[in-house]
Amino acid sequence: MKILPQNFYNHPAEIVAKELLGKILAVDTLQGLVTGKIVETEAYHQNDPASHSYGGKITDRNKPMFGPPGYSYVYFIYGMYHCFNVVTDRNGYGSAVLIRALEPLSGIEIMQKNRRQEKLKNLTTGPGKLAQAFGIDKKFNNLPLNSKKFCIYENNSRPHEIIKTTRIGLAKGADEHLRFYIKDNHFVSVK
DNA sequence: TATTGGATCGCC
DNA sequence: GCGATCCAATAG
Repeated sequence: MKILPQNFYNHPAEIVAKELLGKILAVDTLQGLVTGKIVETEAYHQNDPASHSYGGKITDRNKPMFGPPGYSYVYFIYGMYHCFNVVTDRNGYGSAVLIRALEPLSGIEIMQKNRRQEKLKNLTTGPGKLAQAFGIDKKFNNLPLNSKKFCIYENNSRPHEIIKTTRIGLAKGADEHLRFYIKDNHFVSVK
């Protein structure tokens, strides 16, 4: 399988969010390799009140969003969870795609251990859960997604139907249709 | 320096 | 439906 090149990410978040569905996220954790298919994403950009990069204001936290595409942006939320994003669009423009749900492929025992959960459907069906299952924390922030230890692979599996709808869990900008998921996939967080 | 609320999850 | 739990942003 081929690692996605940097120019894959060098497009508006909305495009990349859609293109990322079906691709394979791989993380080499201390316990071994963990992989999963991306089944749900959300796009965030600079003119979006719900985005950390809103208004183009750069802070210590959101800095990676304004960097080159194809890098990770991991942040801590609600005192207990991490969320994993992929930086998109040109260098200097603050945008990213939040990975909201995955379908576990390999390293499932590692995910179960990290999550302290047996049930397959409880491992990666939400942004906080998948970060925990894959062992993604602040150490994974602002890294290029181009090494076998931490990357996203191309995937030539069967085509899937894509649903486009409103985003989840936001105070502002909730009405924008910037969420994408694979139709009928069992691992989508909210149908 | 103090306050406040959040791109969540799991249990009640 | 609500509490856990803490960091980042904002105000002062």
